[in-house]
Amino acid sequence: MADVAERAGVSTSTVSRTLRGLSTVSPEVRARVEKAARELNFAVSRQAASLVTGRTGTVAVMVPTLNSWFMGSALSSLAPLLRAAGLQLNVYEIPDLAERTAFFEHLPARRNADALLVFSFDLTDEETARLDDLGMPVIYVSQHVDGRPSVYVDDVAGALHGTRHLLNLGHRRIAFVQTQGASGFSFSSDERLLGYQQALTEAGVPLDDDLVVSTRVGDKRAAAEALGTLLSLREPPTALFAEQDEVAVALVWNLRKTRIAVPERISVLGFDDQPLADWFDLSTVAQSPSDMGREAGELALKLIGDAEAEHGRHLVLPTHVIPRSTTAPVAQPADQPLSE
Amino acid sequence: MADVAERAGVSTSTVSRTLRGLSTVSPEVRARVEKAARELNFAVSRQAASLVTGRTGTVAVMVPTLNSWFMGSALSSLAPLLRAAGLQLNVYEIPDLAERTAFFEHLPARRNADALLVFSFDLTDEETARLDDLGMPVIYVSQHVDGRPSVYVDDVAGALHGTRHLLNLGHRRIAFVQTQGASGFSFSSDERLLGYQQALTEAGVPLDDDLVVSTRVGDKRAAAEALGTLLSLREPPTALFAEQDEVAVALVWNLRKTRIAVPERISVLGFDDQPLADWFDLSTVAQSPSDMGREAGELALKLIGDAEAEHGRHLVLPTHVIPRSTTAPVAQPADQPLSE
DNA sequence: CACTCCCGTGAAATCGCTGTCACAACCAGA
DNA sequence: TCTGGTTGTGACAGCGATTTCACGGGAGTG
Repeated sequence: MADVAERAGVSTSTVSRTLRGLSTVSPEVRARVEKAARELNFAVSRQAASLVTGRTGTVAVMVPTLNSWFMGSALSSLAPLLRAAGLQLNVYEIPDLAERTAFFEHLPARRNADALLVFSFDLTDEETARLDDLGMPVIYVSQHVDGRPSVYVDDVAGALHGTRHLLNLGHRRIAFVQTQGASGFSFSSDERLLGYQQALTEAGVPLDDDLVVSTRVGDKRAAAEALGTLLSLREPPTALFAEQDEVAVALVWNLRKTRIAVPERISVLGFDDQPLADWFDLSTVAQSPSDMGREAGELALKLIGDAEAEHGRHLVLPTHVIPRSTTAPVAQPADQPLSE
Repeated sequence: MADVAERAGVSTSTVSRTLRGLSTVSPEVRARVEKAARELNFAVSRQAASLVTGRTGTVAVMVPTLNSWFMGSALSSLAPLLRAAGLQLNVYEIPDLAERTAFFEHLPARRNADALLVFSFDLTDEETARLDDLGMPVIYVSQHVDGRPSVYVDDVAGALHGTRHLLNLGHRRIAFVQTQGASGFSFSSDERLLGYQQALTEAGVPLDDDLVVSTRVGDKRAAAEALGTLLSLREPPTALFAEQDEVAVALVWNLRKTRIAVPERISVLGFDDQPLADWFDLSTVAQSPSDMGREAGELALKLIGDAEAEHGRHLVLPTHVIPRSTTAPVAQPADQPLSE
């Protein structure tokens, strides 16, 4: 910066003022400084600036993985927002428990970001408390934490509407296929189950524990096992509601493989509406991670702006049932084919 | 840091030495300092430290998008590496030309990172030159730039082997389906075409421009059009080699929709081996973005370590043909069904 | 014409840390 | 006892910006 100052024949103070766009610089001097800066290929060091301003010009995000449709969409809509605000994006990927422990031990984001966005973690009270005295706004995304700013999708309502859709098609034996994820890394599961149960209850359909099964994501074999359990019940389901599209697709895949017609014989409903759902023409409950990323980003900008505004507000995003070709009215006994 | 020093009854120099793990601190003092630091929840400010060391403790990556299988995998394997080395990960997402221009105009990474990883951009010479005087190691990933460290997949060989696989199955009329991407954001396309042509030439099969068509990714309709062009040739192909899995899947999808049996009547081969390929049991040429991310990360660490080592080395990663259920021997005229 | 006020600018202190240098204390060898 | 070499620690300068404060010079006011 001293170089620029010398070249433009002004003081470093003036260079600083110019480059930050403060109005108290005469047009003529401004032009000279900008020219000099350009010629010298000069860029201010955020490091040095942050030392005195106390702001780092960086937003940190903590994500369980970078390699998923959900995170990709969310970050992809968050990034341009931050960039437009002149902020950098710092990513902490915390894929397992060891990394997680280390993260909360050292809190590397401390003093190295102006805000932290925590995605999809099922945090303990202790962990939340650690984040509280991080000295920066912390925004919880895809999860809700009491008294802290959170942005999330209404999973209960989503599952409620999804189940109602199946009920409206005449289904009464509706199974719910849960996902067994790495523990502590999401808790939408329980809420979706809750919505499913609420819908059944309000329709007067008795809950049946046999109709709730678990599987692992990304494991066709595990899906086949879950399916087997359901298909060998005394009274098997006519519709399957999977907690995630990926599981739903695995179910469809296994059903088709065994020549059980979808949706003629069994309807399958997913949750998420990721691209895979479109490829398989899967009926599903859509959520929008990109909306979530955007809202979270805007909230972050707001909280960075004025310190104590809006604390503790929760932003709940809607879901939408997207009927496609894997859900259909329940077959009447007469026209119920055994295979496609 | 002054607080910690006072609490531990030592100077800030000693605190600094302790926290950086230098050996010239007596065990007793070290213990006192560490205790004080823990009690005060102290973490050194990278900003301040970098001001004097000149190293930021950050690696920047420039990616066209965060929302793709490829980038997700690559970053997902890069991130743990950096973390283990105590480095932060700074992401610049440059989705369009405007952002790109802005990025090269201001080079926001200047002085704010110790190294830059540039993913999948087809850079102009001018842009490369700009990056050259960024004052930090720049590593080109999923692309190669002469004289600069690059990590990429051998697309020519991949396409060569893929095409050979189809030739070995007896196919002679093999179409190549290119992808029309956003311009300037990848150039694997040309190399894959080249490999395809090489394989045909070495097998003595004449090249036929009619067999090379273009489509857009993520657009089933566009795939249908490309397919229509091929199927209405006087001598239609018996095998389709798509530049990307997503396009291959769209082709399979359209073929099945029109009841043209895959692979009995037409074989389809993809390129990438992304999860979608597995869902559709697509034969494909596999590349490993996670290997690429890891190798690029290790190279970055090395270049940050000793300044002038290994400059200009290129690391070329292999591909593997994965035969699955969408490629089969070409049908003999006799047993060639018109539909499945 | 004198006075005040604002505007544009520069000098200097400051942010939190690292790294150099000096120094005190101790030990070993002469 | 003296010298020379370690070892552990503290004082202090300086990294590159921002920010406060002071100042000079014109414009506006009475």
